[in-house]
Amino acid sequence: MKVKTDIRLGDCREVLKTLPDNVVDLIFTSPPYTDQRKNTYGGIHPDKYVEWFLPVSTELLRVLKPTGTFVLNIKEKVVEGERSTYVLELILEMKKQGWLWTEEFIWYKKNCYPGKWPNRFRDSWERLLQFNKGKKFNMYQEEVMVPMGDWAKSRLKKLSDTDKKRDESKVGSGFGKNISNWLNRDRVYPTNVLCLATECNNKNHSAAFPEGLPEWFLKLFTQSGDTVLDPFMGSGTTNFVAQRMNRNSIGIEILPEYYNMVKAELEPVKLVLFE
Amino acid sequence: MKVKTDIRLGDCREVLKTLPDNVVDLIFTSPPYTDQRKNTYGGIHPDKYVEWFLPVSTELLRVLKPTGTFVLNIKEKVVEGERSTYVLELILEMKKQGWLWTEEFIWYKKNCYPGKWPNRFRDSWERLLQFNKGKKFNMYQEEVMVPMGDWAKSRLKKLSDTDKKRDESKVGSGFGKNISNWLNRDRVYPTNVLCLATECNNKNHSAAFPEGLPEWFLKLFTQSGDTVLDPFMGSGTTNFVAQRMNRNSIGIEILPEYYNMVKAELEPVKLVLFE
DNA sequence: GTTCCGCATGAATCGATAG
DNA sequence: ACTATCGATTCATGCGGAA
Repeated sequence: MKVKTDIRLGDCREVLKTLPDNVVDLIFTSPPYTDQRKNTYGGIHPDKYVEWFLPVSTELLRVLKPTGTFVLNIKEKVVEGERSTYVLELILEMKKQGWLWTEEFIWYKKNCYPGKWPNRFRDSWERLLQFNKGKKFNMYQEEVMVPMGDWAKSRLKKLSDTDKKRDESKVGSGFGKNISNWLNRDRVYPTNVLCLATECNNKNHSAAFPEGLPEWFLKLFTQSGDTVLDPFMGSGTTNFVAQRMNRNSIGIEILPEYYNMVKAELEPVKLVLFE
Repeated sequence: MKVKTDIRLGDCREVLKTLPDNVVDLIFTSPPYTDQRKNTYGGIHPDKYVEWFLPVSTELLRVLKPTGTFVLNIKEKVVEGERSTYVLELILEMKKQGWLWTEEFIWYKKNCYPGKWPNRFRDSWERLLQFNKGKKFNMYQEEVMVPMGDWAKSRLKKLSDTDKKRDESKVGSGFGKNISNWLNRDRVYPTNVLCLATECNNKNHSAAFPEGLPEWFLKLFTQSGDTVLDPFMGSGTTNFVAQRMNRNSIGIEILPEYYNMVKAELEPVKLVLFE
């Protein structure tokens, strides 16, 4: 099977307008947080964040299929000792746009940033907000079942690695079906808390989230041949995972630097496929 | 040391008015969720929840000391396939009342109820919203330090290995004081995610939360002799924990049934103290 | 080829210092 | 007074080199 990975350079508020209606099965993205990545993106002020994001979510609502899902990875910053409220306000405003706020998953980061302060502890979780266009959407729950029992708990850390290896062996060997059937016996449905470590130092560039994160949602909300969109592509994690999992994907990135890097890494893969 | 446990029967909106200003060090409570406990506070409709709660939080703001903390355990319900937004709205409204929204802790319930729905997984987390009156509040971080590694599990193997090594060297050298050094160094500050199993009901009534939950926040935000308040007492978990930890406490409950039960369980303790 | 130790490094936050 | 920059704090992870 051949999948298309469509990488585009530009501001997603403009580029999204060139996409047709109802073509995307899953949007998975992590937009720049407020005043974060100041040197790369503009560094949006907390007070302006909702206003800045709403034009994007309007377009996302348009390009998403009625059965599709939008997963938004975000976390509010601390400003003067207080949590900002722009994420809460964003949810309320997106509902006014027509989005349904179906669920809030928690990404529990075991290795969060260190530090000690007199008035708070380290922040070790982020939000994964699930939005939908309607009450009926595609969800393939069996794809993300996890091993159960104490055995699984003690090996919680290796979970994502195991999943990765399983995928690789599935693609490589062709015995995927048998393997997954056999594994299904001891497996149980997961909850809405995801336990994943951040990847600090994998390559020469650091991704905002580990591959396991988009991987999980791609399994859950898409099938082979479906189309995935990341309007804030960054280092392209979502798109690389999509390609590996045989999903078409679209990635939009405003910075030429990131765009070129992702472009360069995608080419070799294509070459291998054509050989 | 003798602590006072003050249990009152009535609607907290009325009873709270009888308390003086600035007398409470910590408020820890889990209010009735919407359409929960229908016969008590009337089963508040999601649309009316904020409106219903705001008079309570006004009084709470008044009775709390300037250095005190309010921890609100809450989780929004699913209504017609969508998460309700009353918690988000409540945070925004409480800020208008003068509360600071300092932090949001996550209670990660590892053994939540089994279950499966076509469009969502089990809900295994709840919010623990921290509100304060000012930027300076009491926090005793050392009281809740945890063993190095994960909250409870996963690192056990490595810890025990280290433990063995330390034990051997300790026996060999005879330097006992190294132990305390090592203990201090191997205890780290926790994060804002609390991993606690729900309690499987050791009595004839089920508590909304396990004792470990108020215990953690009592350690963190109060000292011996301080005063704790739970305006929605229920089965009295907060107050029992407070008494055990030598904190004064006030509990308010609208249902005579719960009130009498807690009252009955508190009496024997007093008797023991007087003997 | 395993296992183990040492080291760099994060979507952080606070408080002090500087313009 | 108000904003901008910088140093200090701190721990899970994965990598490279060593035993």
